[in-house]
Amino acid sequence: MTLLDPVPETARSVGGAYDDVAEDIELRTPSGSGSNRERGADRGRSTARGRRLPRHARRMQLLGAARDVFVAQGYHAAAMDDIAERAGVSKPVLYQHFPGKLELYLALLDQHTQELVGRVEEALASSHDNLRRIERSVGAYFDFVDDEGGAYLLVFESDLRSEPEVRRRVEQSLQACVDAITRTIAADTGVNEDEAELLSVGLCGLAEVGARWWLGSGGTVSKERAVELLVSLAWRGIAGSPRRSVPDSGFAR
Amino acid sequence: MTLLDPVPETARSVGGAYDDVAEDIELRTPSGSGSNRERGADRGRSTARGRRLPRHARRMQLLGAARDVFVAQGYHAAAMDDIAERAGVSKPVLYQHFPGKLELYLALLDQHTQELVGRVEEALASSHDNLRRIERSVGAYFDFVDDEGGAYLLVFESDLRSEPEVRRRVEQSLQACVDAITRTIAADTGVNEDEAELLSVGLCGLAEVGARWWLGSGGTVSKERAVELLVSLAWRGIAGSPRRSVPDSGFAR
DNA sequence: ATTGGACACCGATCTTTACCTCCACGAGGG
DNA sequence: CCCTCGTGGAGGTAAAGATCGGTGTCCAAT
Repeated sequence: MTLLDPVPETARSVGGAYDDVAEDIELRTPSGSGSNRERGADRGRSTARGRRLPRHARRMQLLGAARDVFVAQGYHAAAMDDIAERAGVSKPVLYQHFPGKLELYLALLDQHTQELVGRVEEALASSHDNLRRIERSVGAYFDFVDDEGGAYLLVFESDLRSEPEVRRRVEQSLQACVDAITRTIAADTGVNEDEAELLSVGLCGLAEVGARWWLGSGGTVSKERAVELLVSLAWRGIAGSPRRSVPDSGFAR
Repeated sequence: MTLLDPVPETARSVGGAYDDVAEDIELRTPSGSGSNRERGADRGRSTARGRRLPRHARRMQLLGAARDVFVAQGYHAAAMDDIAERAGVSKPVLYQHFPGKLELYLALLDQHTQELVGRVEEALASSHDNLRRIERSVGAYFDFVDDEGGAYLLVFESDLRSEPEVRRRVEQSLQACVDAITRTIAADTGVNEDEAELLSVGLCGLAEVGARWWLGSGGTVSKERAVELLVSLAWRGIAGSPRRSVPDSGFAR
């Protein structure tokens, strides 16, 4: 039950630093425990598994492996054995870097919520034109979702929302996006603070669900066109959508 | 770790039928296993637990208890013991009605996805005026989320999306809402099928995330006002939102 | 160059938790 | 009055999170 691509690991796995150190690791055959253990003989050839890594490099590599496994299987279905195996290390190593499964997950979650919020804030800061800002913000959601690794699943579809710390982080990431939009976009609408915030929430919801749906719809619509359509909806509304000529009377108000 | 309201059970728990049969059940003390077991003595007084119920009634009652526990704790944290205890029966009874935990969860999930889809379809069929339809559809999401019992969590925040059957049902419920809106609302916009669908997705996302956010925001905005604002966004767009008078020039395009 | 020490790693195991069934007991029909 | 069916508590089992003693390797100082 691998369920994962062979082992990307060549690509920048998580942070970008120290990543090149951990190439050419190799997964052992999953069932090869106890039967064909190499003893003495080709020990010292290091089986490509016993590569010693500096602490930080190992940590980064573990985070990458954990991301792959958590994304592919979800928190609960992912076993620490799977992550260790994916990383090409044994379980104790994992526990030398993270106190437990939850902490590992939280570290990962923090990474990716920050990435989303960062993208949105960047999009909002990239222009003074509000339509442009909307376009770029929705685009940020799409890019986030479309990013290699599928880490968006950790933020948008995390199981483990029963865990308060996870829930807090997920909700906080939405709230951060909402606040950013509220501050920069809705500042000049005539509604009060709470109501401007609600509009921003609507926008985030539109972007999030739209992006996820687009990703799962298998490329029948290009990303650019999808963003354009959603932005059109957000900007001009349904009433402003282009109507096809309706011969049989105005029924659409 | 009860984490649940004492035992609602008086309110219509799931289907409405047979529910009055199963009142006055009582939760046993959670840690009272093995210590203070009543033996022989007051047996026969039936402890209010041994109430025999017709099969269908029992099933409904079990579903109600399962809903409470799954909503309060999530799928993984919920134990079958908890559900049985909540329902005031023993575990074998549970397994006589459902083959396993998963099937129980799926039955519950089906109930509530159908409820959401039904509400939306009803909203769309309740008028011929498209603005009204939007209003009622967004309202349907809010009502669904605001409904007693918090069953929306099963649909919108289910852990266990790693289970294919669960994922399928959740995605299908969104898709059903999208299709319904696509058919009735977006039929007269000039975009093609796929693109109209994407607009509907945006609308669903706006409604879903908006409703969930509103629910968690603690009533700073009334439900009606929240719906009104989101509908305003969906119908007229951001550009159509009421502007406050901006003396310092048109910066907002 | 050698050697000592510290660090990193591994196989194997322990334990807990929670899903899912087996032996005794009490209420409704012939 | 007797039989059957449903109920109750105790247990088996399997998986997965967390850990221990032993081993190999890298670095630096003499």
